[in-house]
Amino acid sequence: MVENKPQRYEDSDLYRIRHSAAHVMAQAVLEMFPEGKYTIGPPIEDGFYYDFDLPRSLTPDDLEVIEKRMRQIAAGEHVFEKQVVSAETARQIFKDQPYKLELIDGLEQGGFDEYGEPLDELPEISIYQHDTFVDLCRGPHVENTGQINPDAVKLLHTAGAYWRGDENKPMLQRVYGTAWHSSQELEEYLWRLEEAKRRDHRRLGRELDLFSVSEEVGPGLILWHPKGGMVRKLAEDFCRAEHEKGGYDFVYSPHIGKANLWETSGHLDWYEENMYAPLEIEGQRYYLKPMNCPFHVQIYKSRIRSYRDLPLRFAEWGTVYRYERSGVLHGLLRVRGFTQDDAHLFCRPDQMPEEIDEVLQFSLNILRAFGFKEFQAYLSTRNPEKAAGSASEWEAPTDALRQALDRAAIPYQIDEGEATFYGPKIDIKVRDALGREWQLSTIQFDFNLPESFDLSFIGEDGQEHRPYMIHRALLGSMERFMGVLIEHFAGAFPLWLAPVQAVLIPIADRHNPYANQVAQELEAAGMRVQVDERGERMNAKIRDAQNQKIPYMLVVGDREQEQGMVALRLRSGENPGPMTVETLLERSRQDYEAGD
RNA sequence: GCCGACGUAGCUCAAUCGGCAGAGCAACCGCCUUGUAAGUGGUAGGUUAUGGGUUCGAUUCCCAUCGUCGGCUCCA
Repeated sequence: MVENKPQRYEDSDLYRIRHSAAHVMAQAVLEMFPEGKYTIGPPIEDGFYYDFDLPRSLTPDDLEVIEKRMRQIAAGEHVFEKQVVSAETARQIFKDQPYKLELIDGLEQGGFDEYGEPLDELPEISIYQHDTFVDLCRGPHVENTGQINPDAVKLLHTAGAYWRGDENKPMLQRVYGTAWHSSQELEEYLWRLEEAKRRDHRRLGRELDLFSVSEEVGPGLILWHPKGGMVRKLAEDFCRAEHEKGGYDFVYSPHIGKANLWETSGHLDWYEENMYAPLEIEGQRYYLKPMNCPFHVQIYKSRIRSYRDLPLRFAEWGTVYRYERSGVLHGLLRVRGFTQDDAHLFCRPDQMPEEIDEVLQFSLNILRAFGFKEFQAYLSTRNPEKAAGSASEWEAPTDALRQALDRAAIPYQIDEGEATFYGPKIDIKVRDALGREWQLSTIQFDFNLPESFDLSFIGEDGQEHRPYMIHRALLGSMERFMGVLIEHFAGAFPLWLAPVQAVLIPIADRHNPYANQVAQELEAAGMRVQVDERGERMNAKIRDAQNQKIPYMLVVGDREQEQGMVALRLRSGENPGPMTVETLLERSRQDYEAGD
């Protein structure tokens, strides 16, 4: 198989193939709906799409017909011909295509390219034609449609999408497809989709009895079952211990607070539509907390702080509620009630660089402990349009964040002007076992709250000074993090996180007492153990334990009972065989250390 | 919130044109007493998401609501 050298996706053959496939698809769709309007159709990661404005909704059957027609067009080996035209000519060609006309206006004014992205220089206007189909397009394309392998193209699904990504503009129909060099590559891609489905945390959450969402309770509100609760507890216990070692103090705060608090913090001004409606008690409005910061700020303010007290690090597993729009909820990954592993650092300006450096290291260490090895960080810098604090004030914290990243030696990129109004921040994404990226940690500098709550400390000089404040969440939210963990491990948690670490499998009923005796010994040694006393065959018990992804299966029959042993089977299928309880415990200690 | 699809037993899914709502797994009760991924017989399980409408008759057709899924927008 010929594979491209590492290069920009935009320069790759696949990019051309997919871009061309998008055109071919558009041709097929417009043949089906001659009165349909077409908009844009770029390549995307792993595929392409095209957005249409059509007289009716496309069905899965339509997709099959379109796909079939695409193969015919591909087989026609129609050449892609590029032509640079004037705006006037372009308007003539696309006179019945209002979306194209809008794009041409954008191109002519030099503001935007055909995808609505801002451009620096005035672009040329080009069209590409193959067969009967003409599209406004800057390319590039393959030479002819024959270079689109008909066995490596597949239309996947349709979805709604706003014109130019603007929810005030018309909703279009987007058709997603994928295209590869070979049918084998297509198969591999489809396998990846299947594998992602197999390890979907919503599915595993049910199969492994980890959590559920009840219609009776409400959407986006998670119920943790005993096993999921155990995993979460283990994760939290570990983090709490680390925080204690790391010089954090634990605080607790209520779930509601008076309107005035949220007015001062600015939340009511900026984010009211994302907050749950207030409760009214004794003439006072109380809001469910969407964030923990104002409470931690109040703890800071509960007494006069000396420069000697700083830094203060208040940590809380704080449960917050945010009203997320119904269409965005997704399993554990996007919910309405969740618990942040939140902390707020208050420090003197001179302590700030070290605090940031430490918290970044701390964060990476914790993420590594959960088995993540690859990180990508994003540094968001000041947006002059909306920023509390002056450009010069932003300099020190922005530099501190950058230096911490340099020292941490993880890859990062700078998102210019992407910071929130209250300060620069670092976001950290991890790569999971399937190569997908998830944003977990965030470290955010805050210019706003110390100001609006008028925080101060008494300096060495006896004067009041303003402390710096840093928000940080390492796992982000426990719900989301658990979702990521479940998918990362495909439900097969490492030994230290496994809700059940070992299951005793008696071969016949007469081995139950011995199994229980062993279980007690293991429990006494701190292992989380179950005994499968059901009247099932050993094979069935193994199958069930396997499906539950329990790390150690311990088979006990006559032989083991006589010799005082257990026969170990691993969920990998590996079968180390009989050993004493002592040997097993030794092995578990090693697996524990290894993080597995 | 928007576009589209969907909602039948705990789970996965059937039910022809509108005509008595079914299977496998799981659960429960037995029998078997088992050596590394499903032994076997039986029992029970349903206001077909909810509310309304059309019809002699609705799981099936229509409307609304709720929820789920795939996207879009959003994610402080």
